[in-house]
Amino acid sequence: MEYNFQEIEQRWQKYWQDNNIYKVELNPTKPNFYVLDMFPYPSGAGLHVGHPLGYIASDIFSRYKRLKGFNVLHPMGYDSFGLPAEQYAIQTGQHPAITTRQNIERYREQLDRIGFSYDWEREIRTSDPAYYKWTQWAFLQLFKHYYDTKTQSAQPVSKLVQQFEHSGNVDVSAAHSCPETFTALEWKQKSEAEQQKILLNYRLAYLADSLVNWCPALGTVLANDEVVNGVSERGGHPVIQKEMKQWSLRISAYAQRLLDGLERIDWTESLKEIQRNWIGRSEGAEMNFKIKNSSHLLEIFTTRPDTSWGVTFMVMAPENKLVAEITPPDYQEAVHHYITESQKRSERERMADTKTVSGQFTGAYAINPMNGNEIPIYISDYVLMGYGTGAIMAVPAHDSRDFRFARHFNLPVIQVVVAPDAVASDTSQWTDSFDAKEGVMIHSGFIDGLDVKKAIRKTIEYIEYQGIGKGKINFRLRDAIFSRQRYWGEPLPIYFKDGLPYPLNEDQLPLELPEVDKFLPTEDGQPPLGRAESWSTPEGYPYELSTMPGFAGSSAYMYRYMDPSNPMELVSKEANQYWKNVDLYLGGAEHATGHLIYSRFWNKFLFDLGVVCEDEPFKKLINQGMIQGRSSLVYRIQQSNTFVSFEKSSQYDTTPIHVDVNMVENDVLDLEAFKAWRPEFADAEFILNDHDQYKCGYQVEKMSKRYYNVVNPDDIVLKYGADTLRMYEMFLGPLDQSKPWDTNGIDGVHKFLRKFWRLFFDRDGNLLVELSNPEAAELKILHKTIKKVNEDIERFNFNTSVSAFMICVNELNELNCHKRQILEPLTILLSPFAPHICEEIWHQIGHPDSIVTAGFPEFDEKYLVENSFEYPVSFNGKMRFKINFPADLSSEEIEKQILANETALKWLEGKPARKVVVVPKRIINIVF
RNA sequence: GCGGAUGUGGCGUAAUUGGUAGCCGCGCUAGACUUAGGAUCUAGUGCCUUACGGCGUGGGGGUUCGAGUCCCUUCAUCCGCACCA
Repeated sequence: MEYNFQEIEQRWQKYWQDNNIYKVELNPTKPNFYVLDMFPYPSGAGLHVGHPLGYIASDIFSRYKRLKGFNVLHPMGYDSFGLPAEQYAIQTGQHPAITTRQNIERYREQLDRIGFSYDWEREIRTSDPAYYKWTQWAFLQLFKHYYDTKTQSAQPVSKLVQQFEHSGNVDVSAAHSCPETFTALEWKQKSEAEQQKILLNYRLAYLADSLVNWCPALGTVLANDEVVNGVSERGGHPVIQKEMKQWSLRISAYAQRLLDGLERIDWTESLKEIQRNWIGRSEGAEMNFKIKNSSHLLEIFTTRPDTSWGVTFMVMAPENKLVAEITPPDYQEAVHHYITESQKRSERERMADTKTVSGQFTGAYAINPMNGNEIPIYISDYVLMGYGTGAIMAVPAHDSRDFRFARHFNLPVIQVVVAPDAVASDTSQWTDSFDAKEGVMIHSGFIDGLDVKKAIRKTIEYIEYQGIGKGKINFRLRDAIFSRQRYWGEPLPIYFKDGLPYPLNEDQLPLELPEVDKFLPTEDGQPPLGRAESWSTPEGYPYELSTMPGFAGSSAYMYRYMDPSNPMELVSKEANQYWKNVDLYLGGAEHATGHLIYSRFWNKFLFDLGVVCEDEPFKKLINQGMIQGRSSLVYRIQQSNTFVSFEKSSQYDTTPIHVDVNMVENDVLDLEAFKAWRPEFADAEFILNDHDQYKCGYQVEKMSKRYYNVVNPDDIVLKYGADTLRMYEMFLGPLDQSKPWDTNGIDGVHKFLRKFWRLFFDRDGNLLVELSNPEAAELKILHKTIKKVNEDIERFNFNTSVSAFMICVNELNELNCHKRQILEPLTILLSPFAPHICEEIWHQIGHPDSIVTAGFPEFDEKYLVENSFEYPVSFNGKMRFKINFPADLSSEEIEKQILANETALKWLEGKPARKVVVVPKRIINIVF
């Protein structure tokens, strides 16, 4: 009986399901481990062969941990709200809930066929009201809390109100955007509406006018991480800057903690670096410049207060509201013109064009507080409203952008820093600025002669003493825009009374998504929810019309898996105390600045509330690499329907054309299939190679429908089986690297499984396994493999374990070994990789229970002890021959013997050995 | 421009972390068996050379008895970020 993978895999998948083999429960008697995959968005295209890569790796690790005696939580679910389903709904009228459900069913079928050990009873879907109840709940908590900068934690807004009532807001330590200060008395005299407005400036979820990324094509605002190179991440539509009233999350309050937390988690350095850059901490000072003939102050942020003496002009962002106030009448028109021009430019244009210098003098002058000089104030695109204060002091001598600007507008350049051991030079001769991170101050009053670091410190002391400004840490991380003018997302649990937002009561959750007639904005431009009938509270107050963004549902899902059907809490204390947080998280690096920042923020907030017990959600994170497509190409001779084989293609003038990889095997094209593929190829003619075959060329690129290089795991499972697919995906190369998928290589892995099978069964299906005691050589093979595989799994080097298994089976085959004492542990060892075949064998050799209940084989060093070692003998570093010496022979003795050795003498060509290096059990090197 | 990663046979890759470069597999070559198959088995396969031997881990330089691995420099590819003050 040959290895019948189809029958075997179906049987055991059914057995696992029928017997609830992968069900997980709290079990305080066992150590626990939580392995999580980034859950997928169920797209209409289904899974391709690249998607399961991480799932297979995490499944192997889960099964391994289970064999090692851990209680392993390994769940799966769906990130099922999102734009594609809604775009599809707009086109077809099909409700996104229906498409989503169909897509999920398809995903589930595909996943089931690969033999994962998920506990499906814990499945979650972010679009399920029972789930998004907790997303809404968390939002309400964000609404009801503010960030206390003294305790560095979220605190109830009620506490803030108490402080306001007691002493106003002057001494309050809170992250806020409140423009005004007030006393306790003033607070109490404010109306309810006024008080609510002020509180919005403190809440962690707040509604405010802010400059947002508006995507007209999608009809919604987007968060910073959803905009890539000035276009929307989904769909690539243009994005413009617009001021709108939007919900935001005050993630900026957590910037420092998000940065600090990175030190304590086991993520790749590159991923942490991306997050550090995204958070963008910079130390410096905020300074106020007086404006000539005006009561306004121009506030700027700088990391280099030491260069204040070199400031020769000021630049404000065109969007800066202060511009209008300080511009004298005769400049109003020019300024206004520049502002409208820059508004017309999309974000993308502004980014693409960083070379051209543009700007406009406002006619106003600031006073340099250091030397009293009057300096002109400009507006320019190169200063961003979104960073710092939207205004800068320009130091052209030491900043390349300021320098270009100064040259363009003929503004003075004053050098205030010289490189160590250098002297000041004539700045009019400079072709670029001197961006001096270190050096010595000149022309700078009382900090002259100090080095940059000291000068910065001294200047900050001075400006604080003078009341000009203060030391400040600035972050690039912006608050996250939290509303989307879309249908297929979580409704925000907010209603409006007199135009002010109020939270729903928690017992009114979930606020379910209403039915609408069309998934489009209303005629007057309201979001799709504006179409819903009676979208208001029972009292008639209208609900918020926006829904939540994609990252909302994925921000706390890791906790819901711990206690997925709890109707009372997001997660029970008991379940959370047991599982704590995710031990191992697997997914793509594309979530570095989105999901992985938001969920860390969300987690820290829940931690502050005492809802969860860990401050970081994902202890260890691994990014799997992308699986690329390997496209096949045929070469059509220009102006003809003749195709020439790859080998001869250079002799002709050809056009390469992508062909479906499913018609190609080992780069050889199936000509009949090709002719049948498209009508225009029906009468195609071919120039074949010397073997009478048509050989295709290939190209590695993204796996995508348009390149006809998509490989569906279902096809692989059908042809080779899930165990082969699992092992081949691992065999392809290191988990974290991108690599092309080439179905051809899969034979080797499939052959391996058949060889493994044949260690147990003869051709007629009789069990060959016998009970005699194993030889030393057999035990050595087994234990070598146990050691290697164990170490590899711990380091996530699954590709090398597959090799180790192949070597092991090859060697046992050579020894004709069918001994149970060898094969049974080997089966357990292999079962995380190839669970179906191992489960089958496990039962065939007489075990009534599933192999997942077995224990991981123990490695014993004693079987690997060698009593001799074959030394490679090198001469001047070149290996020439090998020689056996007892393993415990001393270096001195080896040296003596090797110098007397005939072969060695031959290589010495009669010359004396100048030096002999002997590294025990490694190498002998003779220098002459 | 800044930051990160990666460069090893025709291809995917391996190398106990400074100690035999090319393990395992694909592909290829030759052969065996055969109920002719996209099955199985055997042998070979980094490059150059008839051979002796030489050359080889993107290039150049260095440290070392010894470098794919460490240092300097340079090139190429990929991925982030990008007027961040």
